[in-house]
Amino acid sequence: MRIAEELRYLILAIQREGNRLLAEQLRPLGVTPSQAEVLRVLSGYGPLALTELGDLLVCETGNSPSRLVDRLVARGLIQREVGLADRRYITLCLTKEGKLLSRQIAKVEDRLYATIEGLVAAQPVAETLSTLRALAGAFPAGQAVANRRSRSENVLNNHRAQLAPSTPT
Amino acid sequence: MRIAEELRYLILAIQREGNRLLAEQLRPLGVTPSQAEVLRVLSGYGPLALTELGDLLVCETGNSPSRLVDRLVARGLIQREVGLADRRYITLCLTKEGKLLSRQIAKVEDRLYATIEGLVAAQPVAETLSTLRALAGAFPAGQAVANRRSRSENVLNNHRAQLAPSTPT
DNA sequence: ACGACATACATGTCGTATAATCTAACGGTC
DNA sequence: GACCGTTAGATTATACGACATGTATGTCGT
Repeated sequence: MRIAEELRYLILAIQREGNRLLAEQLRPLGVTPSQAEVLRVLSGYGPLALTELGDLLVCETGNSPSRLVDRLVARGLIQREVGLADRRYITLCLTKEGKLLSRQIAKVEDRLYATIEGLVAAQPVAETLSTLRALAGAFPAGQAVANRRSRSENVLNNHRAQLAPSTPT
Repeated sequence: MRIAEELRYLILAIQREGNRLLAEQLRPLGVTPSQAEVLRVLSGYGPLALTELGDLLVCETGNSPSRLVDRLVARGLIQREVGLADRRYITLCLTKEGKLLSRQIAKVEDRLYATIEGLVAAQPVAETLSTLRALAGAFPAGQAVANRRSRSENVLNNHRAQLAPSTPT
């Protein structure tokens, strides 16, 4: 089997199975992995407009995650307000319940991360990260991870100050 | 950012973007990446029953890929026959058009693999594969890749001889 | 002020993923 | 030969993910 082919299918399998495992552990909380990512990003990076959120999500490469947010709004986990200065923008922030749930999600994720780190403890992780960063960096949208690593200061930019004056983080 | 967290999101991003890229290049052929995988597996591993196919697919971990196959049958790319010895099994094999398309898919994939190998040429690929194998091996279903590497002899097992006498590999 | 254009978001469609449930066919036992 | 559990596969429901399109709200040039 060709190197790149094995790489491709390994990544597919790990992503798939990892997602399944995470979904299973998140089910008691009533959220899916994608929904959990939205809640965690909103928790970490203050109030966001929809496209800003999309830029920070690893999923939803191009599109605005409207419907993903819809379900979370319907559950009362996210508050959605129309922007004041520019009514095209909406302002998304966690509700009280959303913040609570976000913390529980963090616990589940921490358990998963501990498991992963156990699995790769004897492996050359630094080299692996280097390779994967090279791959992800080749895609423009693969930058969501880098965006988050740099605390997303370069994404929340110009119109930031003009948003509705909803609670800062 | 925690090691495992970056690992997780890098893998997610690469899988996602890679899939998008592949989908784009497969679009002229009129198939999706999942459909392409089915055709390639059927091309490589003779006639298969539905669950055998599912065991070799990296996608469709638990379920039988009924509908995935449905569309390919509807397009005349796959021939579906009821098993003779055991009528619960169906026998899937490529039609003439399916074989032709499968070869074209192989060309597209080869181009993608060349691109990937170019991207990671300066990277420690062997170490990366080792880490990813350790991760994938932790999942029972992550064995689909290993199954294929071992030419799937351990998957096509007992009832193999009792299937409909359609063309052997 | 007005019109062309751009942007943010919503919506509709198609094709997956996953789980749960259903049907049909087999294999064995009595 | 009629039940019983098992297995293959189909079907259904919910949620994503990608794409295309629509709608409302901005901005800019004139």
